[in-house]
Amino acid sequence: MTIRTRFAPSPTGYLHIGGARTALFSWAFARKHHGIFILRIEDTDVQRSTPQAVQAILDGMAWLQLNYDEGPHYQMQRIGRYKEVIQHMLAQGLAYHCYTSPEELEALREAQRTRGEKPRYDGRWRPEPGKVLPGIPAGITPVVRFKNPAQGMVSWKDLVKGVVGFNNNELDDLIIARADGTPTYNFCVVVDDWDMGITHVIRGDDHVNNTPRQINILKALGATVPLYAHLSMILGDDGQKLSKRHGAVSVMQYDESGYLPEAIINYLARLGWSHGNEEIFSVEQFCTWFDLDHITPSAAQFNTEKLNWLNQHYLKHSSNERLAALVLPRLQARGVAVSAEPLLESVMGLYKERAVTLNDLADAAVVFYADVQPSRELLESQLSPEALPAMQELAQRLHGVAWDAAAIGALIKEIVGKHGLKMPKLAMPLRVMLTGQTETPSVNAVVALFPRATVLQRMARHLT
RNA sequence: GUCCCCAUCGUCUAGAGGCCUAGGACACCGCCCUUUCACGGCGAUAACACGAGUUCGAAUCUCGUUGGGGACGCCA
Repeated sequence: MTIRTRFAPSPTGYLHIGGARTALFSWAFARKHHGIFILRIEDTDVQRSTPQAVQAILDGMAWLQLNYDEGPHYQMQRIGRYKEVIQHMLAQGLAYHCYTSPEELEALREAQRTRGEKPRYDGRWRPEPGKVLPGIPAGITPVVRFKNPAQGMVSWKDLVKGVVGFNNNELDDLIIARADGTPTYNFCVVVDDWDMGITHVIRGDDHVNNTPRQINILKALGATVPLYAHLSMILGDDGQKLSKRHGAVSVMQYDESGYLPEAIINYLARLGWSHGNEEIFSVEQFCTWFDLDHITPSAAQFNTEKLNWLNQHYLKHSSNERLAALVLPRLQARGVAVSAEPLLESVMGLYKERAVTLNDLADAAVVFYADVQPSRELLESQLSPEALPAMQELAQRLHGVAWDAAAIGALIKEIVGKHGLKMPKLAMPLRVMLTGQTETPSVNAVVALFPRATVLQRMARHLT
């Protein structure tokens, strides 16, 4: 049997980190088993769904390269099918009309809450043998409710949490079609998972309570019940629930912040799932290793430090060409025009070992393409009077030296020795004159990266 | 309130009764390397929530307690 999984976001916002992990796990599971991964947009909440949000989700998945084999399916385009099933259920006595108004419902719930009970529909319109239903009130269009089994229990073997069971008497008759005729979430999911032949529903923890209801509807319809795997939630860096204020940012925010998609994938893969002691692995590796057995049932806290470590690792192992291509637009966004000299690739090569994000790389590259002037205080603090003659000699002799890091390094060493100075005495002020910074790669490599004329010019203006 | 779920170092986790005086990774701390800052190398600190039980033996199984989370919509 072909494994079929799906990712079913509602387009009411961007693709956040938790959704991305759910998508990743569903995707990886399908890939692992050479199955089919389906994208389904659950847009039945017309009020809150937007085309922009759909696009944001598509963008996020594209960035992470979570490609889908089918879809995107849009639930709003399947309304006809849902209505057909609802009619069928009404005809079969699996569902019924309910004329209770929203106000009455609210009053009912309020009363139940004050009595310390679980708020739920009391079944007043539920038809039972021998039961006399209330008279149909005028001016009220009814909703359709599913006739949930009154006795027994529903349980399933959750692939992450183990056996989970609910007593049917805990479940009330949920609304499957609103007064305006549009179907509701729990019902659409059921019809879709059924129609699309979903074998494994991999989704967030917050759906555990929906699962027994969905199983009951599936059973009433005579459909095969899929297997369920409920992923626990991801907490913010501070251990709090992800929200707009901390961490629930769009995955595209990580792109903007300079993270590589493979770092995000690797990090997310490792959050709530493990393969022994493996920490760093490729997407391909992940797809062959991934299984549902090693998913942690408990919630996981997001840790930016570890993400940073992974991103740094992937940066270090990226080609200079790729990094240059990714950094170029970031430099342009900073208003920096990248010239041919030095080659951006070369700058990447020198700096990629020490950068955490692409933005760090862009920041580092700026000094090679835009003029920088160290503050007077900074330069004075680094350039001591006894180093001045050495610096002047260096400026002179830089005219004739072979322009590579080794030759420049040798020259600096020679001058330092000749003047009886310690290396930092010359290296530090030189750094500052060229880059305006005290923290750079080896100074000879930095010098060699600049065009000779730029070095001479930046030194000269401080040595007159 | 009711129902459901969860519980190993600060964090992510390994662990499916003896391999555990609990392993790895990030972070932190120390040392080495060093031309600054990084990188890298080496090392240290650090955890089975608590209480009963089952068993020759429990981080692993059972029950309870405590703590945390989720769900209770004509939202998804």
